[in-house]
Formats: sequence, C-alpha cells, structure tokens
Amino acid sequence: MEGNNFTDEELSSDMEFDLDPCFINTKYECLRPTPLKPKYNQCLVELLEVIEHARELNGEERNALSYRHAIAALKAYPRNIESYAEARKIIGIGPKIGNHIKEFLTTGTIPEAEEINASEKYQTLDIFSRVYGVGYKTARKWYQKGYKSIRECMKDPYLTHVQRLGLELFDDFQKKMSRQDIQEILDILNKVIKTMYPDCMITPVGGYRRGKEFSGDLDVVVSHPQETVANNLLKDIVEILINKGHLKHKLFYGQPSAKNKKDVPSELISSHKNIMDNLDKCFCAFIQPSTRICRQVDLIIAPYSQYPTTVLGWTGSKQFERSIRNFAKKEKKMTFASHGLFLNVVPRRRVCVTSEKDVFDILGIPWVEPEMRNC
DNA sequence: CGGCATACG
DNA sequence: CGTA
DNA sequence: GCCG
Repeated sequence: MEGNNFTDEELSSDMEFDLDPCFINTKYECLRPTPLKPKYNQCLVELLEVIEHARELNGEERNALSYRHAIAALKAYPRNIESYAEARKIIGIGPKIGNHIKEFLTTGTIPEAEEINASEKYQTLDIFSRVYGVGYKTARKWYQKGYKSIRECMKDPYLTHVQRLGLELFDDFQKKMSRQDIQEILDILNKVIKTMYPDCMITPVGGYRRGKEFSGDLDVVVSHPQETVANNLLKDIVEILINKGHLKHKLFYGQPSAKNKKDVPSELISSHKNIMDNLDKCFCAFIQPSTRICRQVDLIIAPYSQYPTTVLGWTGSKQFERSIRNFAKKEKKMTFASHGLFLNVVPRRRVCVTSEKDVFDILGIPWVEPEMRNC
C-alpha cells in the first residue's frame, strides 16, 4: 500500500498515450460535435485531406472514405496528437493512416501528400473535377486526352449540355461567397417568394447554416404549411425569378419519384419548358446584383410534413449525412433520407417528426448544433 | 470477409 | 455518368 | 483503408 503512490490514472497507463477523455471515440461522426475550425491537428488534417482527394480522383472511393473517417476524428479531437500509439487508439485510424501520422510526427509532413501536391496530374484533375457536371471519371478522361486547361476542355466535341454550362460558368462558380453575399441573395429570395406566398418558410442550409465564412454555393429549403400550395411552389418561384431577371440558367430541374405518376405525356417530361408540378429541386445560376457574379443557388422544395428531415438532410456536412444514415440503418434498423425517417420493419413505416431535434431524439443521437456538424 | 448513405436526373 |  |  505505502510505497505505491501511483494514482489510478498512472496505473492504468501513461497519460501520454491515452486518448483525451473528452473525445467521443466512435465510428459514427454524427455522435460527436465537430467544429468548423478545429484548434488542433490542423496541419495533419490538411495533409490527409490531400491524400483523400487524390484517392477520390483516382476512383478509389472506399479508400477515400477511410481517410475521411480518420480526418473527421482528428477534427473532433480536443488536443494535438502526440504519438503513434495515441493515434492508433482512435477508431478509424489503422496501420496505414497511423504510419502517415507517425511520419508527420517525426518529419512535420507526409511524403505522399507532398508528392501529390507537386504532381501536375493531380493539379489538373483537381481543376477539371471542380467543373459543375464533371466528376472524377470525366476529369480523368479529359486528362488522358491531353487537355491541360479549362479552355482546352471547352473544345471537346462530346460535352454534355450541363458540362458546357459548367465550363462557361467556371470562373464565376469558383468565386466563393461571403456571408454578406449570401445574405444579399437570401434577401431577394425572401422578398420575391413571400410576396407571392406570405406563409412560405425559407431556410438557408448547407455550409452557410454550418457557419462557414465562405461558401461555393447556397442551398435553400422552401416549404409551405398548405400542402396543396406547395405543389406548384417551385414552378412559380423559378418562373418569377426568371421574369425578374435573377436566374440565368437552370442546371438541374427535377422531381422526386414522380415517375410513379403514370400516363404523363412524354412531351411534358422532355419539354424544355417545364409545365409539370410536384417538382422539388432546381439548381440554378443566380445573378448576384451587386457583383453581377453568377452564383450557384440550389432551391429545394419540401412538403410541410417533411420540412424537418429535409432541413436536416441538406445541412450536411456530407460526412455527417452519411454517418447519420449509416447509424440509423445499423443501430436502429431505420432509414433516414431527406424525405423522411422510416422504420424498417414489415411493413415499412414512416416515423412522423415535427422538428430536426425529433429525428435526433428518435434515433438516440445527442443533439448536435449545425455549426458542430462539420465532419 | 462484407460493408461502406441515399435518392435523384 | 453526374448532382446534393 | 478500416471496422466488426
């Protein structure tokens, strides 16, 4: 007894190699808060993000996902990682990523990430993949054709309509929006929409709602208490925005599973003038008045009953959404999607929710503020 | 060794 | 294949 | 690439 002056903590293990006790060590990112600007491990995270992105551009999506899990954990970790052993205790950090971290701790960098950064191929693929309508496959195809710049890509004879638009709007879409830029557009949307539909609810989501200082696009969820009114909502909103000269292009104009509606004349579906109702999404190029810059604005219509799940589903981050869906399925035998929460027993049943918090409660996930969903 | 989010055009 |  |  005497002669043994170790505290319990020291007995169990060296502080140095223990995880910070405040850290929620889980593979489900949605179970813990992740700040937008972590105070720790910033440099390490940046380097791992380089490798993650390179894996994506290479078509190794599963591999990239592993890096994403590790990165998300490091962003939520409340102090700097100081040893390989400490890193390896984090769920999501295995031998390979662990070794990268070991390299980082001894040399201050990760050689593979440095090589990627220096590679002309990845710089080019990175630029191509930023074009709206271009994913990693098309980016690689263009690179193999020998294109080196956006200008050369525009001469490609096989461009889709959307890719041509994406290339033309490339310079504008690359410009980030400040929160003030976004507020300017929100003010217009609010004025225009509420003039027509005073009871409309308009919620900015995406990175803006998560607190980002600068955003590449603006996502807005619109709903109306009367379901019948909501039917023509998107059509009316898009129409008036075009008439007022705000919308320059429609990048994507679609509806949810309205294919279920049989006997819809095909000329109405393929017609460039959309007369159909029940549309639920329009991604458009919106001209910001003060700068004349084309901004990507995504309008999403939600039936009133699905408003909470739609807002939750479109707030992100992407990894937060994947995580919450994965958790619902694996741990609760439920399915979460923007259009609702479902219990996967036979017959499959919709679980009604009245707020975003409802979804967290039903899933048994502690509430996470939008600003803390940045995994 | 299977699974990795889900739904849309 | 691409979008979120 | 990592987890269960």
